[in-house]
Amino acid sequence: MTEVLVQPLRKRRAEPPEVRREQLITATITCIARNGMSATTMAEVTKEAGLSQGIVNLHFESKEKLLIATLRTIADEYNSGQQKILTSSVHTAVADKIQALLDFDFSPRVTRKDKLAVWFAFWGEAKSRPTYQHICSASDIATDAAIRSLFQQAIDEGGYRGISAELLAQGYTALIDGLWLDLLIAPRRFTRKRAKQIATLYLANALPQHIEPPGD
Amino acid sequence: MTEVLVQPLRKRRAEPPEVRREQLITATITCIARNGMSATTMAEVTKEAGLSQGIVNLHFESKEKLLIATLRTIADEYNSGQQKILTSSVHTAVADKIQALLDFDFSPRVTRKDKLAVWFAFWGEAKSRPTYQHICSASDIATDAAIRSLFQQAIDEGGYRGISAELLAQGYTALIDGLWLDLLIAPRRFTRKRAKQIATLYLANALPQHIEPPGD
Amino acid sequence: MTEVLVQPLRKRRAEPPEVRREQLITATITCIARNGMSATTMAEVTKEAGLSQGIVNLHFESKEKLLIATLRTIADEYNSGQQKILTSSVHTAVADKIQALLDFDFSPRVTRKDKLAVWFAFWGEAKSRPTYQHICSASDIATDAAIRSLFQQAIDEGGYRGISAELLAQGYTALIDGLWLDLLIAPRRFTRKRAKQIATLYLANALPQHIEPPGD
Amino acid sequence: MTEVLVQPLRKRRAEPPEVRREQLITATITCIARNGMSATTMAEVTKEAGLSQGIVNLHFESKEKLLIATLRTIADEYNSGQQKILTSSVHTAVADKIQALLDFDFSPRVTRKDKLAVWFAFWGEAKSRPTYQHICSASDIATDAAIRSLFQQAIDEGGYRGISAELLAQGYTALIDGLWLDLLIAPRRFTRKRAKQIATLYLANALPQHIEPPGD
DNA sequence: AATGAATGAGCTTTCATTCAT
DNA sequence: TATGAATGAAAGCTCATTCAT
Repeated sequence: MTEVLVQPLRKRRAEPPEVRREQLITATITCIARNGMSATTMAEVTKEAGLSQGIVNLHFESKEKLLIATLRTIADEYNSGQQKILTSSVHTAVADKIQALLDFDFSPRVTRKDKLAVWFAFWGEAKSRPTYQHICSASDIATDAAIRSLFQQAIDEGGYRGISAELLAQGYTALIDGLWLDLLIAPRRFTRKRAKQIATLYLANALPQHIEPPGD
Repeated sequence: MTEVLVQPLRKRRAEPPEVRREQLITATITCIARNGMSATTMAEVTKEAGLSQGIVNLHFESKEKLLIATLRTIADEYNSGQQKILTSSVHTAVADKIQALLDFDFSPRVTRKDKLAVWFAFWGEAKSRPTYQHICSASDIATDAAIRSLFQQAIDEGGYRGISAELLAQGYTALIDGLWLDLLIAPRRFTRKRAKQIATLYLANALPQHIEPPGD
Repeated sequence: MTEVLVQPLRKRRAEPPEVRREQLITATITCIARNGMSATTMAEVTKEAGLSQGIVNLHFESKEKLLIATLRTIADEYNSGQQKILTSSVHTAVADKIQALLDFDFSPRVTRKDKLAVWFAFWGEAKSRPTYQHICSASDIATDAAIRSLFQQAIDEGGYRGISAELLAQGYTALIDGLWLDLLIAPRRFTRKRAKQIATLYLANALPQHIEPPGD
Repeated sequence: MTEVLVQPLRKRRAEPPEVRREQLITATITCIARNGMSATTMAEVTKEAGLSQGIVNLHFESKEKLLIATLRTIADEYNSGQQKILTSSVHTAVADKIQALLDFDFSPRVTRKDKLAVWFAFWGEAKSRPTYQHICSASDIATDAAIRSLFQQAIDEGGYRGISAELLAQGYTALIDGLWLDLLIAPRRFTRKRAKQIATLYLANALPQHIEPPGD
């Protein structure tokens, strides 16, 4: 009798580590957005990525490190997007830059539900996780510094009195975060357009020569 | 049949259910603030409360229901505090009420680290937990309605032009949430006083006859 | 997120799922026989199988499903054993088949203490567990149909008067179950041989041309 | 201020221990029949009895002892019912006694679903619980002895040849148990009437002068 | 590099039992 | 006697992590 042993075929395609890491981070974002932080398991993430269970520990050592990498990715993405605007040679005028900043903060890319959900998922854990807090904080500081300097330029240009660039920047950042929260929590009552109107109004009040009040 | 082989021997003291429920909710707030949502276990909570493991299921049926009761408690506390101000007979003038609202939103009671941490912990999970989202949303709607009506009175009184009470209210709420986030994430760079200044400035810009710009 | 602080270190050996399932079902039978249904825990079963706690949920999803698989295994084993006799080409004569059936029903393999204990354990729970009842019932129906048809052939051949194959089959099945119970409950007073004598006598009375009364 | 302390009224009616014990045993039978052995909890039983949680330990010391008392109650009830027939002065003829025995074994009182369910629940656990096994066994021995003596009288009276009272009695007992099982497991396919026919036929075959074959 | 069966600590939940009232 | 809030051991189940393949 001839024994024909059929080996179970396993697909094994070696990909550069960076591709795998990205794939897993993307899957993590999807899972956190869909199921929340506490229901995001390694099994879910790897299934979402179409990969095997063990792969996370191969590329990230632990779940914790995958989460940190995910947060860092999101934060970096936001900060670099913002930095690009501020250093852009397209928008040279201060007013243009501020407007571009507003556009960016309410662009579909930044206000995508899953991205916002991930931000708040991490903020929710930040109090008790020094590493998360540190990353969030670093991102905040970078954002704040960049914006403050831009606003300072506007204040100098416009000769606005009694306005502190620092206060304005902190207020703007807080307002953005709060509006994102509303977009996430109450998508029915709250639209991106409405959120942008509110933020625009905030800046128009403070820097009337640079930003016009929202249309309708 | 569950085999219970050893007779437990310990202290005992019956308390009215309401006392126990409160005790457990308080412990839950402490644990979420200290350890985060995902590290908040029944063992932690009951240990914090100085009670036995089984007590949560006795008084709340499940962990999920304890968490929901906790969220509801926090939300109710905030909303009723706010309501008290708006219907208060102490502050009769609109301007006084707005000022009282500001005071309330940045009072130590409301901005206690643990309370804020709990808010954000739940917001972080809200996207994927309909019940959390519903409670948060209901609280938001109540807050929004109350504030909008107050701002409308101010607008009518002051004869302010081109201001929408709805936009102002939504902006105020968002700003408050964002400032709370900063108080939570970056307590070093951010103080309660500074947060209040920013919020005051926001309202002073819109309702100059009712609210004065912050002092320093 | 579940906090797993300690790295587990142990032996490992992957087996095809079928092997593991069989292994676990065997261990379940042993445990139910030894400790009874209500003292059969996952820890006991996995320890008996020499495997880890988590393995049952990996291969059966839940304890309930393991128990159902166990019942089904036992039932299938009995039914297929019986079927083999009835369709066997070795015993062609009806009388031979009936005798083979008797031999089978009191064979060491079928009347093994642990198998009987498992039958009765499930019967004891069947009233309140629709799934158990369904499996037991389906097995019963199959058994009954097979035996009835065999007895009908005997009745036709022997020209026995006033005997209903249906009644005879139901009686035989009931008698077998009752004798098994006695073998289980009172092994001291009751032997396999004695049980078989009683069953043989029952059939010899009804089908004298096919079955001879027991020896002594 | 006058403090009026309303004491919560608690109904406390001291009943003779025997009444309480009976109440609890009845509730236990109901629960086992409804939910099965492994889902029968003290909470269920006491709720069914309309009493407080702690009462079982007051009257029975432990759950185990309540279960044993329940089994003993059921067994005693059966045995004493049977004894009453055998020693009855109403049925003096042996044939009458045997008929009365058959009537009793398939009376609604004995074949009540809940009673049968309890029997099988205990039989299911008997293998691993010496106490259960002992009670079941003792009941069996009593039954067997009583029946054997009755059958012996019939054999002597009828001058039946080649029949052992012992074998007949053991067979009868086993058949009864098996028929009860069918009544429990397959109430759709199996009726009390049908079961009684089968048992009657069994005895009619062995003791034709005493028992007539079943009607239809 | 990649897989996924296997592990076992830790989770939520259940429930027999205790005991202050 | 009787109550029922409280206890805590043990249950079933989850899931991050390991490692033979």
